[in-house]
Amino acid sequence: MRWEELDQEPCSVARALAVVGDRWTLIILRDCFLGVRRFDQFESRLGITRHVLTDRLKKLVENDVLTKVPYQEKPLREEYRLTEKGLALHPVIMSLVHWGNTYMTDERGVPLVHIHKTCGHRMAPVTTCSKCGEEVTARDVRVEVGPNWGRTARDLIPNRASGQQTK
Amino acid sequence: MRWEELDQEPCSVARALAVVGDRWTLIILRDCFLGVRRFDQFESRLGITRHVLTDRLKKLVENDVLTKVPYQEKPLREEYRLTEKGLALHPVIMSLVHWGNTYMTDERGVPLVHIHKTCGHRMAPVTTCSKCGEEVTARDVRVEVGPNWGRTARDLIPNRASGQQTK
DNA sequence: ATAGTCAGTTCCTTTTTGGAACCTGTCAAG
DNA sequence: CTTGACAGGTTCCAAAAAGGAACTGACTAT
Repeated sequence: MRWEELDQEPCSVARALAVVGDRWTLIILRDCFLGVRRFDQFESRLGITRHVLTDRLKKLVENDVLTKVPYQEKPLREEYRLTEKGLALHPVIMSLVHWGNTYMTDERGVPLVHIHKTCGHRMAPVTTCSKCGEEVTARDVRVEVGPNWGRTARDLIPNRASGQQTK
Repeated sequence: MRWEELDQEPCSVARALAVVGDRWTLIILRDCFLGVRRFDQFESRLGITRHVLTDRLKKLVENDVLTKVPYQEKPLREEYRLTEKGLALHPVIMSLVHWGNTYMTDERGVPLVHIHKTCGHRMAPVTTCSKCGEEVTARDVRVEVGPNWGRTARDLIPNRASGQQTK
């Protein structure tokens, strides 16, 4: 499989990564969530080459993660803003931050902290079950093939003949 | 900035992405969470080139996301298993799946579903606040510079002089 | 008239992938 | 005891992507 075919894979991770899975895209989105909107702001904060930045922003717009909205005419200048689809990536960024905070900090500690506006406290994201509301970890979930995928894609899940689970 | 310097950035997203942020790593990890452990299984399921697979697995081991454990000697064969650090990436994968399920499915619907073992239901991951337990969305969080980063890194957060937020 | 800003393009070099073939150690069959 | 298979790589080369720097175009400010 080559990278460009990834969005046709019968797997939501693969399809999501077809959009946000390259080296720079999620860092660009991190900056979007911090309020960055303009080409030159991205460039100077990220140290990314203009060429790559142009390309990534274009792809994010094509995939409806960002939109271009004009903030002046004469000359026309547009800024990039998160769409609802883009905002929906927030949990992904939050979990990455949390993982980085937990496992990758140096002696100076956590660079940025999240404050929950509603309750006013410093917070960490906790992943919970939409049904019962309890916290969910890797060991608490099982994966099944979706209802319409019966025989076409049983091999989405590797066989577990050898008996063990992700442990 | 070039890619290899990313792990020194004062940002947990950047540091996390220095480990898992390339085109293939998160897909490899998806398979790990599904129970895949061996080189040739990864290769045939992913269609990745052996060269890249070797490299990514090695980096994941170096970063303590996976460990190699022998499953036979003569000849020595090892399989790759998630460490605790690796298991801690589960929320990232879950959120990606959820986002892909929400925005990237085709007419056949969701390929894989998560079942919460504890309550037995099909579930979606919900991100909540570790302090108050309520659901958290992009609009509910504010970011602040960490306690030890005062003046060295105020520019971690772009100035919001122009007034608006990620909206 | 000169300099500066923003959002790109163009051109060229260096890295990273993709693809296929080859290597190494061990067993198993004929 | 030669041939094949298997697992897990490594080597080689061409193609694609990224890095770096300079250039463009439509303005605006001095």
